[in-house]
Amino acid sequence: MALKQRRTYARYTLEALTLLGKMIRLGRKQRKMTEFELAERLGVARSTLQRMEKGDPRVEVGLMFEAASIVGVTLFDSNEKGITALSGRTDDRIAVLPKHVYKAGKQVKDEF
Amino acid sequence: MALKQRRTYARYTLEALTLLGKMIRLGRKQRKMTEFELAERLGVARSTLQRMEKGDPRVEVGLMFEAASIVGVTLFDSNEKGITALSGRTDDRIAVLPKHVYKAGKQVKDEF
DNA sequence: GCCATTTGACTGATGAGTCGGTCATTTATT
DNA sequence: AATAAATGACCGACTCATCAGTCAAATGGC
Repeated sequence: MALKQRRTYARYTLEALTLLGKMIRLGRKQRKMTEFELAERLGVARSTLQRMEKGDPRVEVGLMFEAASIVGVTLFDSNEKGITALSGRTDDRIAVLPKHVYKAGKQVKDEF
Repeated sequence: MALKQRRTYARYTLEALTLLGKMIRLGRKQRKMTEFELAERLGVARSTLQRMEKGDPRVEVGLMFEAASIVGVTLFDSNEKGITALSGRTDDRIAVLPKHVYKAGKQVKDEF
């Protein structure tokens, strides 16, 4: 009973998570920060940071993103203006679509 | 007492999270999935999916990534091979660095 | 316009993540 | 070689996120 996982994740998800964790670790080392320092900076326990760098799927997104940000890992290419702009453009694209997705007639017939 | 947040996040972190949430929402609508459908597919409650699409920092990373993956949002550009390769290269870059980060002498003097 | 469906917003109970700590091991400094 | 520091792994207790459900409001199909 090594670890019971109540939930399953796609392999791609796990790999992406592992990669992000490694990037955080790499960034931390490049900036010559110890686990303790980064953990303190984030306001989390060292054990939590360790799980982040391992790519544990069950940590909070906010922490992962914050850690990445601190050590200089950018997810969306992302100068700070670009991300806001992109967010707005995403809003626009959503606005164009119907507000509700209707699945009533059951005959959607979407091929793919 | 709208919402008590025990933790603070950098604005960039929150914006990145908001963007990711919107991208998931957009992707879901483009695929004509209802909140209920995607939530069921993920194996989470609809309320949790709603928090994800809002960019709530306190949801599990694994869920966010999985949701993004399902609706076709890729974080690391990322064909599945590329991500594994990149992960390996990251390992290499970590391996080159010293195993431990030493802060003993306090005289690091790293300019950048 | 009518009606079924989707979405937004909330809530209490409970299961799980985080904390803070310890101990052993590995690494860098001197 | 000796020593201090950093890392890996693990743990119980407490706190919070998730679940499941409800109700009201908005939307699209007919």
